[in-house]
Amino acid sequence: MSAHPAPTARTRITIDDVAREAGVSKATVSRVINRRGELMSPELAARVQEAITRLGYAPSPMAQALKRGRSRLIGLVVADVANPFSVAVMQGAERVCRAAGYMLMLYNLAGDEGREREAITALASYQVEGFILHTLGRERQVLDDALQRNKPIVLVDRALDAPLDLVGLDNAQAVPLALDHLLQQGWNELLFVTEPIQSATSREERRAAFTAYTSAQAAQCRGQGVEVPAGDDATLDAALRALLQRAGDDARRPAVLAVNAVVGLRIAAAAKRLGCTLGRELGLVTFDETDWAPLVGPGITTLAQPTDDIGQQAARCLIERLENPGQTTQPRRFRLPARLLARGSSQREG
Amino acid sequence: MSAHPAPTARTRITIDDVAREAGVSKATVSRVINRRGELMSPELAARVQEAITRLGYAPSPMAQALKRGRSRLIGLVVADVANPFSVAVMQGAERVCRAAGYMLMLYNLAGDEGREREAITALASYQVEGFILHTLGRERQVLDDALQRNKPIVLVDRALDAPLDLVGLDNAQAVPLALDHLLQQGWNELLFVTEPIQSATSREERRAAFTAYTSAQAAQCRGQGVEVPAGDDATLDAALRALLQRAGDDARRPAVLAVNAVVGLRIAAAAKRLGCTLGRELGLVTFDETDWAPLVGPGITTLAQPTDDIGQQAARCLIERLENPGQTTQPRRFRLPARLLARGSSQREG
DNA sequence: TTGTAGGCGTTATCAG
DNA sequence: CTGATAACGCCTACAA
Repeated sequence: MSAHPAPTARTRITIDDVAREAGVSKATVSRVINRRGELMSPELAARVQEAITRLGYAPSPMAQALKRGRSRLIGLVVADVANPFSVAVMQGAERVCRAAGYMLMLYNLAGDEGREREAITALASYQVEGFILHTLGRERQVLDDALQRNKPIVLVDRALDAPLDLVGLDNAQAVPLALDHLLQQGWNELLFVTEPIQSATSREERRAAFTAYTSAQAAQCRGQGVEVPAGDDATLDAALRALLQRAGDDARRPAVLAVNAVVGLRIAAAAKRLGCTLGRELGLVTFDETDWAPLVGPGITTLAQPTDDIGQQAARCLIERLENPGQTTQPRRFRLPARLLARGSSQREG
Repeated sequence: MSAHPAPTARTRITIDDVAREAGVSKATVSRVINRRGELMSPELAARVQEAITRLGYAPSPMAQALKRGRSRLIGLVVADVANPFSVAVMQGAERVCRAAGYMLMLYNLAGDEGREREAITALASYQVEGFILHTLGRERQVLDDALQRNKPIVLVDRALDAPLDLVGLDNAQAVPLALDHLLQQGWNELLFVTEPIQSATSREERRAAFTAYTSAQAAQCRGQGVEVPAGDDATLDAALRALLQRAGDDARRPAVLAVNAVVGLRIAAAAKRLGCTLGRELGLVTFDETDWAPLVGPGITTLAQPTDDIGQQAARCLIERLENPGQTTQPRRFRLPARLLARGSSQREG
């Protein structure tokens, strides 16, 4: 209709506006912004700078991205934001990214691992420069695709056979930490409860460490493992009953190591259903510290993960790769230590 | 150096590649993508379509955004992702946005309301088309700025004097629901505990509703309110002791209504510290349903917010404005009802 | 029905 | 040291 931009919606102020205001060329303005005042007359730089602030100009990341092929965007794929661990990691990662001038683009799988590929494609189409993946990562094809496009990937908490950077918990340290404590407190009929392992390596690692420990210490304890699908409380209750039975038969003391906070909470609920008291008839240690752990039953003993550090480390690791492209360093693996917070659920009681 | 794009990092496939592959012009490809097969020979459309899939082409949102001035991005500012309510809302909103072809850009304030302005500016610079704000929103100036730039805003859970769309809980319905229940169970010395109200209208509304109710029912109960800053357990303990005291003096039964899950958990912790049992010496109802509510103490009675609905509604509301620009409809306010989940913490016991 | 050309806001190359 | 000018990938009048 009208030849000029609609005067109603005041159009965005561009580099041209600044150039005009300062009486210089766009190129000069661009230089002031990027190589701050390098190789140019100070007075001109000052004039431009003033025009910028006067107009309140900010360059358009979109246009910049288009031009340089770099978006300063990082894609974060999360298995489930309802998982407190995911959220905690997210926080650490976001802080680091922002400090380095990157924005985080979040994609939540909401537990539906099938949408993983969709997530990566969507994020990639938005030109994210790299990925932080806290998810299964079974879609090898998509990963290869991302890598071919030269987009670095950092895996959080879940390894993969692919040669990728990884940051997660030191499960080989964490599991003995928990089991030593349980044995010390007199619990000697042990059960490891996890959601279906599938290809989640952290679950896998934890189970492996559990098995290794219990067979090495066979003189002092017995150990079994069970996989309990989400929502399947019948299986869970049955496993717990069997555990109590085994212990009762041989005058042993039964305890559970839960693979994460979600499972830990389910164990607490099951114990309540079965009418057995935590810390008395049943010992419990779970991975992941939470706000509510001290208040459920007699307090739940947890293996606290350094979630914030994990998130930060992941972000740092990725950003380092982004800023040094071409450097094909070997994939790095960061394993951070857990801390044990002993509470009532694992303390021997009168 | 070289005249052609570096062959090493395989460059992104563009609309030109597709055009060449299909032997047509860019314009035709663009048409196929946008007005799907409208006003064009089916065979050509098919040929283009095939080229698109063969090459695995996807248009660059960046370039599209630059051209159309629309980014298909929505900015979500969250007060604190550690708050389960925020996360739950986020989930609902994200689903709706994605279904409508929008991406969510997340900015977490991590409890630092001072960074609100920074959040909005950063998001705005990325050309988000609108905002969902779950935060205090005291930065009037920034809001006005956003509105002037024609960027719609939807407020979640916290009203404002500005004429903005809003979706949140129906506090006037929720509070009596909780208090009726408490009275019915025989609790009649009531205390409303909140974090500092500041300008958070949901806290304000809840307190107002509490006050209105207790003065209307003065014959059957007494009510007071207290603000407890985060981390200040001394104040909390003192308030609780005073409550127990008041009740003891007049042979009344003391109960607390907590403004949200975080405060609720703190009350449970304080009760434990003070050695008084929930549901017996002290009644408790808190806003926000959580996974752990059934397992803390005798189970915590909660006012469950329809978080997912709230998130969805917010997203829908915003998207509707985005797709009907110019339509200066009056600001709308959606108030969704709470449900009461009665548990041990509020049941009269022997 | 299809193609041509101009421009969205930046940056980078190359003259001056 | 500074200023034109050509892309970046896409959309959309306008022309054919």
